[in-house]
Amino acid sequence: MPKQTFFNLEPEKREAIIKAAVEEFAQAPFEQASLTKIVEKCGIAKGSMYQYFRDKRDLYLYVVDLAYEQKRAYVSKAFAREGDIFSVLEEYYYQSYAFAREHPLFHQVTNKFWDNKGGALRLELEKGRLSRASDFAKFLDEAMAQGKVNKDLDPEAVFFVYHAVGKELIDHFDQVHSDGFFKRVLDVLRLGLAAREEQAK
Amino acid sequence: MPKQTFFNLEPEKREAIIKAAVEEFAQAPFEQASLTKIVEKCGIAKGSMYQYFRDKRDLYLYVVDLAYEQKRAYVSKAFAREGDIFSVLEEYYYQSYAFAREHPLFHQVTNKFWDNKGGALRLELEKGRLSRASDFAKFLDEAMAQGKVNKDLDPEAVFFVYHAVGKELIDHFDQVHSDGFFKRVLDVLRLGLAAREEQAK
DNA sequence: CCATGATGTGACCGCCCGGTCACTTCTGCA
DNA sequence: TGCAGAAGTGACCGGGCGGTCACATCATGG
Repeated sequence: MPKQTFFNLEPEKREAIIKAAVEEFAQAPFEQASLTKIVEKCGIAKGSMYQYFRDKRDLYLYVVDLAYEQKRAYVSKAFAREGDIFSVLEEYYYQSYAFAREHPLFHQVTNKFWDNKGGALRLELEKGRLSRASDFAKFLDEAMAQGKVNKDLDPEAVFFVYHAVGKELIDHFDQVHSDGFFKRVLDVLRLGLAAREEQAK
Repeated sequence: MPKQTFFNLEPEKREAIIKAAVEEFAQAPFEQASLTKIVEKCGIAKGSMYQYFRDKRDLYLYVVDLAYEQKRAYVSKAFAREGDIFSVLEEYYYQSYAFAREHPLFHQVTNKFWDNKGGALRLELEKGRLSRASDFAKFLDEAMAQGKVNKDLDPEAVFFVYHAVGKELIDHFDQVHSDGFFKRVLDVLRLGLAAREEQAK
């Protein structure tokens, strides 16, 4: 968390710092990002940065928080949506895409953040995953109870699959920008690979 | 590619170098891995390393090649297997798991390699992905023609999903070591989330 | 106007990095 | 045995890093 001094700054200076930091952490993962470059980019002395943040990690986590705050504003719309689990999931992926498109730097920050498997950030990461898992599990249980979802499936495996596919989609938003592709990917998950005897459409 | 000098070395020295390099590149991604630590670990002078390899990147790509060579020896068994596409896929995931279990350092090297989205390694990475995609596409087309696989699905989306799930499984082999879990994940992909009217078992 | 505490600064510290090169040591053949 | 070329070496280079600190500057209220 930033020190109080940071919040006492004139807004435009504060935002210049944020902008420079976001650009740097979007471009390189934590370990490779350069604090020196950040202070040069926003024109403050390096010592000043340490008036505002405890260290590089402190600044980084603050930026990551900002990014996830923005992202939450998008994806939370999905859960508010009326409809079955499939339309919620479609909306979830679509909102993730909208976030990536409208806040590309934040998007890259979040991407680089959960790529970071090693290092001291692992704990924060796992915490977020669990919270998302429980959100998803609620929807899934409900849909199973209603008979909309295959009861033979292992909920843990279902979450695993959706998490993996969502992650990969988000990872490749740059390349995969066809709206229809989301739907086709979701069709694969919904219908399954094995041919269906009933009319599936 | 290493220089000729490297292959002229006595085997035990050559393997000591390989061992040290594998350990280092298993522990950290390319940019964070330290050539200095490698030469210290295997007890040769830093200058000597430059008799064997052009630079750090040359050494790294050599190690990555070794790792993928080993991995191919495992996963290629899957395609040789008799049976439908689902049993081939199961075997593929299982062999990937066996590789990770029996060659954990190589496994970590490959993992860290295709995590590397930025940097100059991207081209090599994409090449590998395309070759795997075409292998998979062959099997998929065949299975669709035989009516074993849902004809309504987009083959590109199918590959995308399987690739994503495979990647995530491989990423988490450390945590997910239950044999049954593979099967349950494959069930999700095979059957799909939507409830089936026919008896699915 | 000055005193005081908060804020701003950039030269500097120690560390580690990939890579180089003048030099030594080894090896095998004439 | 001598000698040429291959192989081995480690001190050294320039550069970048995160972080520090003695000092300069500023804002405030007595």
